[in-house]
Amino acid sequence: MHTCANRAGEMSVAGNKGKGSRVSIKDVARAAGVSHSTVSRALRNSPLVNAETAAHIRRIAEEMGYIPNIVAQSLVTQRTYTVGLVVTTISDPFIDQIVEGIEDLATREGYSVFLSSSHADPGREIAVVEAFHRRRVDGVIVLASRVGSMYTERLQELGVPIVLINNQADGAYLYSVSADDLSGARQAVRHLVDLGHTCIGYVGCHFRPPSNRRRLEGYRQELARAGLPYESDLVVHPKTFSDVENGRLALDALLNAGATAAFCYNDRMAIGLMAEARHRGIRVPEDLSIVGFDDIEASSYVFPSLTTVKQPRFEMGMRAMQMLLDLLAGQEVDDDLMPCELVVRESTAPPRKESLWQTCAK
Amino acid sequence: MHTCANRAGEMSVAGNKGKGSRVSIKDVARAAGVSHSTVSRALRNSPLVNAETAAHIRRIAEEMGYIPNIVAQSLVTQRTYTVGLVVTTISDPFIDQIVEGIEDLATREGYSVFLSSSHADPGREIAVVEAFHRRRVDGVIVLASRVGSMYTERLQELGVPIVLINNQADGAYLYSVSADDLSGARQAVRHLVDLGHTCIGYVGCHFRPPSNRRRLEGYRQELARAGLPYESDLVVHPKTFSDVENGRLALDALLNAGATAAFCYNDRMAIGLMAEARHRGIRVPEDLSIVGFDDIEASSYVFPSLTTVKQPRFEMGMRAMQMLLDLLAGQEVDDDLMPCELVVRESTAPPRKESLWQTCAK
DNA sequence: CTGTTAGCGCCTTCAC
DNA sequence: GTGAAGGCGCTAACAG
Repeated sequence: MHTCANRAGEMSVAGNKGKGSRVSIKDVARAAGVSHSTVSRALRNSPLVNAETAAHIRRIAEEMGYIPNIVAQSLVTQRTYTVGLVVTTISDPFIDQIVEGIEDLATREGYSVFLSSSHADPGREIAVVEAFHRRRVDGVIVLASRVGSMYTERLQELGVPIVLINNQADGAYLYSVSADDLSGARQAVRHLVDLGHTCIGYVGCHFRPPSNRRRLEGYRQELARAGLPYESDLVVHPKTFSDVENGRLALDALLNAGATAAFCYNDRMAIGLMAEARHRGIRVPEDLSIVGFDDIEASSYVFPSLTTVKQPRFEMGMRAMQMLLDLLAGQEVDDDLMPCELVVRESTAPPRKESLWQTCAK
Repeated sequence: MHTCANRAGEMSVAGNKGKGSRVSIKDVARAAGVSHSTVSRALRNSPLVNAETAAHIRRIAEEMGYIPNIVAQSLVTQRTYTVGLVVTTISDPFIDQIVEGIEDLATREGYSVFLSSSHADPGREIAVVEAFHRRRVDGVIVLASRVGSMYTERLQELGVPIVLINNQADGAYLYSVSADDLSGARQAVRHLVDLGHTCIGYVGCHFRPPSNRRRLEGYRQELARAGLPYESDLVVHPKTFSDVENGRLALDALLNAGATAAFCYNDRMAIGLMAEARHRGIRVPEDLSIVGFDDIEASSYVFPSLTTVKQPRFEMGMRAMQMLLDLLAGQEVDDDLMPCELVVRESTAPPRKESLWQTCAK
């Protein structure tokens, strides 16, 4: 087996017990018959080295299996080329693509990303921030549904740029990229209105106040635009910790209020609502039209497939990372609002005839 | 605003432009009137320091907002307390819990995890390994469906322990924790047999040869145990890159072979198959029973909910991380096989009467 | 118990 | 162009 470790072992004087690439810049220097500073220059493609010797050095380094040590570099350059990413929980089908977008661009730019979950637990949030601090990350991206004020304050103490996703907030070092909740919600509700619904419910999320407020506002605005009254009975905020469960719990209230359609804060709630409806013999979309938000993968293969508002998640992740890169490059950046798009599938349809004359409950 | 940065600024002599915690061990030493090594000792709770001065030093450090610099520590200790985690793609509902388990234990033990995706692309795989190498991670966990031989070889050059999840392989530094595919598959098929099915299909996965082989083997063994013949017509391996799509594509072959039930390599395939069946007017489970593998979240809320084999994903992640910790502590470890468990839901039922006399197609 | 002295691997003035 | 020297922040002998 011919590995770097072996080759390294042949070169170094002693104590090379298998740990890969103990080859340092000094070893290369010795082998190339130059000083280690020249090696350093050659490896960083500095113009201050004779082209030939540089090539020679690079060849030797290659042969010896030299791999630069970023931690040593970081110590002197004061840059770690790492970013910390905090999510509430990794088990959320909503974040996958965002993380993918972040990681994709980060890797391409030579950055690595530390992934941590906070579970919306203040204790863990503090621990995560502290860990990122000790590791001297160059920047942080927060993809948490809830960002407590104490938390952001602590984050700012890091003294590095922080990009919040779907969570605008004010403060030093704080920037954000978010989906356009308002417009997205309006598209969803308008779709329902256009279908002929006049009694539309909203199933909100108690634990994500900022975005919930915006989506609810979109709901109100669109209702107003259509000349429909805003009935508080039609707006429900179940308070369980499970989105799917909350969707299930919302059905009764919706039915009692006479809703023929419902717009849900997110897809998982919509899916829960749909499951509960089926369980009770309520047909979707015939008896109840449902639209969600996010466009998670499952939305396309549940039955009926879910009409929803698609957030450009991958792009949002990339944007957040790009923003961080810009910030690290000393550029100024503006908060970003990404457009959402309605995806019409099978869970929405015109209300049945009988429902038409029957306006909301009372 | 009272931040660390400010406090640090007050203490240090100059050039503290806001980057958090420029307070070093030396600053603390100066403020406490001791040498920096004493501070180092005090902070690491070394017994070689007077308890009182140690307490005093710690208090001062705390006041000054001192945060240890792990990169400096790493340079001298040769330990970064980081692990690299490679996944094929983050957008796979199967990995979430595993990653969660890894991250959970890692964080608790003071480790941070670098997340990278390979997209099963050799070029990216190499780049990821190289990045981990430059960052001098202490260990690596690979959660990729496919691990090429060239890839593992390269991984081993890192000279750090590597734990493979669901991907046994031989080699130096290579360890593994896997779900018991064989037993899981047998449970799934036995369930179908117990229900009365005599014509059971298998929808395999072309792109994950090792685990597919084991699940297929479990299928064969259970068929044999039940005295049922193994019909190659009933085994299909669609070759698209999408699991859901592959499930869809499998329906025809299954139907042509006369299957009344099918065991699928994973849940997404099962869900695809189910969707296609509905699309064609084939009822599940009345006309076709379906069982999946993995127990991803969606399995419980698709309709009908999916009978499947549950992998203890969170525990598998924890085990993998624990194995790495043991390895890093110099202990010996054995590869681990985690038990799977059948979860019976709505997608399986006895075959209809008419199907009973009708054995497989021919 | 505590201070002094060396590096860890690398980049960066500064002389030559 | 190139080498020597110093230091990033910290730990680890080695003396006292």
